[in-house]
Amino acid sequence: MSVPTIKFYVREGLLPPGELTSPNQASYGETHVQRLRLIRALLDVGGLSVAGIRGVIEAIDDPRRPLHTVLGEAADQVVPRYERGDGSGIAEARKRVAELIEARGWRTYEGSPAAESLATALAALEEVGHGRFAEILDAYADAAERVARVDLEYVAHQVAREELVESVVVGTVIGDAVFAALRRLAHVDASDRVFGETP
Amino acid sequence: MSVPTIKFYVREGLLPPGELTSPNQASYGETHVQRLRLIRALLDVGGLSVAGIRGVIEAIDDPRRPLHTVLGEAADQVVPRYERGDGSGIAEARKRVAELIEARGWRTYEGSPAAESLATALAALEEVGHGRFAEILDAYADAAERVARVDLEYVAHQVAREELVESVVVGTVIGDAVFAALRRLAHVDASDRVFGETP
DNA sequence: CGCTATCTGATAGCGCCACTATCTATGATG
DNA sequence: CATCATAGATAGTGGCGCTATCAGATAGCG
Repeated sequence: MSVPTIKFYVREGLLPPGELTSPNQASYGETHVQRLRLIRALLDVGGLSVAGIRGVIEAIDDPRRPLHTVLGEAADQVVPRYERGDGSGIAEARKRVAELIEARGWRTYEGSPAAESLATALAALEEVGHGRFAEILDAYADAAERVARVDLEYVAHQVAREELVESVVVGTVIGDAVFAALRRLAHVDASDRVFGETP
Repeated sequence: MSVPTIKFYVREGLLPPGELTSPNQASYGETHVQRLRLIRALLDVGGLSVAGIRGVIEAIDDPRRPLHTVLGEAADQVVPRYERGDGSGIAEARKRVAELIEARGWRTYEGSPAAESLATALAALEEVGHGRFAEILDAYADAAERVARVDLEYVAHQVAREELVESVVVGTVIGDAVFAALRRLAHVDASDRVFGETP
C-alpha cells in the first residue's frame, strides 16, 4: 500500500485525510487502516470501481440514512451492468422479473437496479439461445432467499449502527464473491461426477 | 454493434473472419451473429475481459477438450481476483477452504482457482473484521450445491457437444449475475421486513 | 545551527483496456 | 464510369486506477 495510492484515495474521497500535526505531518489512526482494508476488499474482491466505493462509503458515513437504503446503495454499486441496449427482449424479461417478484411476494419496487440487472441477464440468456434457463429460475430464487435469510441473521448480530452498515456492505459485496466461488467448486464437483473420468 | 468493433473482435480472435467472396467483400452467417451475441453477453453481463473471452472461446472451439475442463476454463476466466498479497491470513483461509472441501466431499483439487478465490474472499472478510462470516459459510455452501445440481441438470439436457459446452459457459458466467441479482432482491425484501418502515 | 531526508499537497503522466478514427486499395453498385 | 462501401492495417482515444515528479516545509541528526 504505497503512500501515493493512499493520497489518491484521500483525493477521491474514499479516505478521510489524516489529522495535520504540522503543515507537513499528518497522523493516521486505526480507523484509517480499517477504512483502507475496506477499500481494498471492495476493490479487489468485490470488483467495485473507485467511484462506486465512494458512493458506498458516503452511504456508510451518512448517519441520517435509513439502514435498509444503505444496502440498496451497496447493491447498486456492484451492478452497473445495464449496457445492453433495449432493442432486445428486455421488455419481456422485465415482465418475467415482475412476475417472479409477484409470485415470491418480495417487497421490492419494480425497476430497482437489482430487478433491472436480473432482467438484463435474462434477456441476454434469451438472446444467446438459452431461454430455457428461465425454467430453473425458481431453484435459483429459492437458494437466493435462503442465503438472504442467513445474511440478515448474521447482520442483525451487530449492534452499533456503523458496524451494522459495514456488515451489510461487506456481506453484500464480498458475499457475492464467496457464493460465486462456492458455486464454482460445486460445479466442478458435480461436473466431475457426471462427465469426469476420475472415478 | 459497429463494424470496426466487429473487426476488432476478429483481430482479437473472438470471432472467426467472414468468408471472403472477393478481396473486399466478406460474408457473415448466422453463426457469426450468434457468436457476437455470446461475446456481448460474456462482456456486458458476465464482466469477462476480452482476453478471458478468448480463452473461453478457444476452449469451446477445441473439440479435443474434455467437457468438464471447459467449465473450468470458463470459471477461471471469471475469477481473476487473487490480487491481495499473501501477507494477510490467506494461508489460514486456504486451510479453512480445504476443510470445507473435505467436509463436503467435493471432488475438487485444492489450489483450484475457485478454491483460491474463495480463500481470498474469506481472508478479506477476516481482515475487514468479519471473520464471523465463516459461521454462515455452510449455509452458503448448501445453497451453492443446490444451485450447482440444478445447473448440471439443465446443462445435461443438451445433446450436441457444442451446445453443451456453450450452455456450461453461459450458465456459469451469466448464472453468477442472475444469482447475484436474485440475492439482492431477496436482501431488499428481507431487509425491508426487518428494518424497513413500509409495513 | 545547518543539512539532509522525509512528508504534504498539487499537477501531470503512465499503462492497460475496450474500442474507434483514419488511411489505402479494391471492387460493388447505380 | 463515377461514386461509394468494404476489407485490412495502423494509429489514436477515453476512462480508470494508480504513479512519478515537483515545490515547499519541517523533523531529526550531528
